[in-house]
Amino acid sequence: VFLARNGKTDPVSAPRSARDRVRQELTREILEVARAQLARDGAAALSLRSIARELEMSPSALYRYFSSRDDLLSALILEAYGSLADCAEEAAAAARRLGGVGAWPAVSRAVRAWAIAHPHEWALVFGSPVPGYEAPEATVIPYARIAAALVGPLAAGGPEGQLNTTAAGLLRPDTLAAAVQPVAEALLPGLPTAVVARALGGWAALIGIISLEVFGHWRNTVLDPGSLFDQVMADQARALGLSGEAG
Amino acid sequence: VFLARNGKTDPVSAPRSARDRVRQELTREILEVARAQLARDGAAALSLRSIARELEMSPSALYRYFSSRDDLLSALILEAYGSLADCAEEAAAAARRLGGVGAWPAVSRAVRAWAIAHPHEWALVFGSPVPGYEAPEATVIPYARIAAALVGPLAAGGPEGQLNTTAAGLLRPDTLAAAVQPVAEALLPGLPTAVVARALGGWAALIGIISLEVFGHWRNTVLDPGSLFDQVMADQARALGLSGEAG
DNA sequence: TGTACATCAGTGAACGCGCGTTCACTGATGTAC
DNA sequence: TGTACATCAGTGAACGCGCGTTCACTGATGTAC
Repeated sequence: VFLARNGKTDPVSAPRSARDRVRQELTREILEVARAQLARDGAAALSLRSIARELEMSPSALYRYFSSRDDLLSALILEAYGSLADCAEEAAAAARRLGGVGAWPAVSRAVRAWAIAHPHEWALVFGSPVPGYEAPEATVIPYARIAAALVGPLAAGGPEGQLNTTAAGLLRPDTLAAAVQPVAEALLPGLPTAVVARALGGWAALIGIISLEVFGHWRNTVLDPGSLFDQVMADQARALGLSGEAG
Repeated sequence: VFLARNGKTDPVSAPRSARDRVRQELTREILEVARAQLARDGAAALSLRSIARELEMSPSALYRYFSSRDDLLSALILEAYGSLADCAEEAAAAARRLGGVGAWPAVSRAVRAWAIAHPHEWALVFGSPVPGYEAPEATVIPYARIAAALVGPLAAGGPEGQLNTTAAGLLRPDTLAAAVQPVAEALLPGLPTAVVARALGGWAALIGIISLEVFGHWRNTVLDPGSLFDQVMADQARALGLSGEAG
């Protein structure tokens, strides 16, 4: 997918020559400018020519670093995924250290804060797909990291082992189990299907409430999105049995 | 916003002359072709020139009907909102006639079906905003119609008056009440803040789960989105106290 | 250490694309007397 | 019913835009002997 960034050497290995060092630095600079443009104007407006202009080099020079516009965009998308995943994992780790209130509210708030700080990147990750462009396969990994940061604590049975495992109201249990099998296996092994479904519901609510806010759908409707967010996420956590109070 | 479509007359009134009739028909035809292109390639690819090509007329001729590309796009957006609102209301009405299971599952399934049938329109309504383009104010009305179709039954206290009105676990009740005040007033008058928050949570879950599916985020993860959808929406209805079984 | 060659970075001009929009125009349709 | 004028629909050429990408090139950096 990417043009080899370091000639024939391992892309992560230390640069051997001065030339390699300069190349790495310029690559970083290009990505930085591109990221800034993406944050300012969105993915659709990302243009190699304008990046070249900002870097005061010719447009064709960029082709030494990225083989096409799509290639550059892929790099940016991966960065966005990675940045969001880092952010979610940090929040999860902090919540683990502090104990108490649990990871769900902490991680969800961190994700929301990231989205508000990076609306165009959020759109790139969870918004409408860019037509004619296919996201790189490698996004699977950071995507899973985000979900795991949010939902991982469930695997431990919740803060005080009070996870809600009741399966009351399960429509078509077998079909549902098959439907969510990959998630159950990868993220929540050993937990009942009902929990997996509730976790996915919470995931959908998280993505939905953030998207509604970031994409401007609360205008004149929800005056304080933060309060509503906290409440809705607390409700979700309670449904899962993750709240501090008795479920 | 729109170019006057009927000269000086009331835009909805019957056409007076043959010229007016032809004009109305061509306007309709333009919108039809544009809608088809939108459905096929998405909003970004919508082009006056290609519409003109398909209609075998000159690009400039379209300016007799729409004052700009944005004007045409606005018309399409309004149509999309209206179509989705119609669909939601029909499902709500059918559920009312049939009684029993309640409007929530019926309406949410109808909305999902519409989204799957019109993914690009869904993206236009709930996806990332088109940069540099502002949606017309008039979308407020169909937007409210959709929400009302889903959430309206709550105002009646649920199918058997078993609406869950417990306010346990309300963080910062006063702040929250102020935050959601416009929704409470317009959509759910007289109901406790806790219910309003839960309803908005359900709304977010609905939009989120549909967007995740339509935008391709379930790939290799949720094998049968329909089953998961039904389950998650049933959980939401139960949280609200709308299920057939005891809450 | 010095020379000969290979590799690579960056340039500048050019190609071709499709777009939205404007404008002066022709010819048809409608209207007033 | 017929004529004179106004309104409107649609044309075709043109403008200017910015884009991604290619290509032959120059000059600098690295490498092998």
